[in-house]
Amino acid sequence: MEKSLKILKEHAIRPTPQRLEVHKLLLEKDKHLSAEEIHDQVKQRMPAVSLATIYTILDLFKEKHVINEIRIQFDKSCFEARIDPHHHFLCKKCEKIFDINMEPCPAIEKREIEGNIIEELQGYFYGTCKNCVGTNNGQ
Amino acid sequence: MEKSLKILKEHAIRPTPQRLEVHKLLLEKDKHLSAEEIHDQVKQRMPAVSLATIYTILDLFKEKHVINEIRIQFDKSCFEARIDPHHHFLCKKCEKIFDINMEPCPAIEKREIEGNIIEELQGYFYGTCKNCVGTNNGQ
DNA sequence: ATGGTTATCAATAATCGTTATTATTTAAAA
DNA sequence: TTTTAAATAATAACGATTATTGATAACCAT
Repeated sequence: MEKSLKILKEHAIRPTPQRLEVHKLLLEKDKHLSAEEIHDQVKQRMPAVSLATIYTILDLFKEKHVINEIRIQFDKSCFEARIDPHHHFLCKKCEKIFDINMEPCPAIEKREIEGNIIEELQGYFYGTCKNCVGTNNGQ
Repeated sequence: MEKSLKILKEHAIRPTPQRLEVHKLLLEKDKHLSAEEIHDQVKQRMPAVSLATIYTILDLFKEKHVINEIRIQFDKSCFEARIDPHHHFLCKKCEKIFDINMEPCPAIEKREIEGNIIEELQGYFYGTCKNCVGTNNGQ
């Protein structure tokens, strides 16, 4: 069985064509895409799909924990199919988002910090990525 | 000399009345306030102040590193006068933001992670705060 | 199957935090 | 002073996201 179909079924999400397209896109790219970028891509295969539907699907996926929302950029959200806890790096020059594969802080293992119950964490790093160090990208 | 005045001067920021009001507010409260909340507060002393001016001042303060912007909430930013690296916790029940006083990850000391130069980091925890555990706040 | 019910989707309008614009005021420099 | 630049107020514009509504498609019991 195809991977997206399997994942949606496992999470009790009815695998409609639109949902499968969105999930396959996030999965195959293994990238961080905005709602509009997803819309543009999906439209190529399904011209009638609406941006509002993309948002509805992303909300559902978030709620069912099949995707992760990244708010590292100030003007819009991005989404990824990777759901294990990991941090992100945003390069201010090339504006790309990178996954950071360091071990997340011990608090997430204990599921609590200073007495508060943690359900989710996001670690955002901002700076200049290794590819842009020494270049004049975006300057 | 008053503390806000001193800080603004140290950072080569002309201490206009509006700027002093905004900074004093963030300093004395030691809290996390949105632009609108700041506006509402400042208006009580300076009724003519504009929300756009608040945003302009906050931008300047951010650029000069006298305040920190917190994007833990999805619908708006909050601002704080505390500028040493620390993380935040947002309670989904009472919606309060708490400073987390754990030591930030070692990467921030080295100023780099996986070869990328770090200039800033934000750690956001989401869950239920100690005060709301066992209650029905917001349910 | 068929009819009734619910879920999903498309299209569009509305919302709202933030940014841009412009004119006015204030402060600094000459 | 006079000139010049900076800061502010008022308002319009922007843009990502959300809400609304009507149409369509899937589900389910008969």
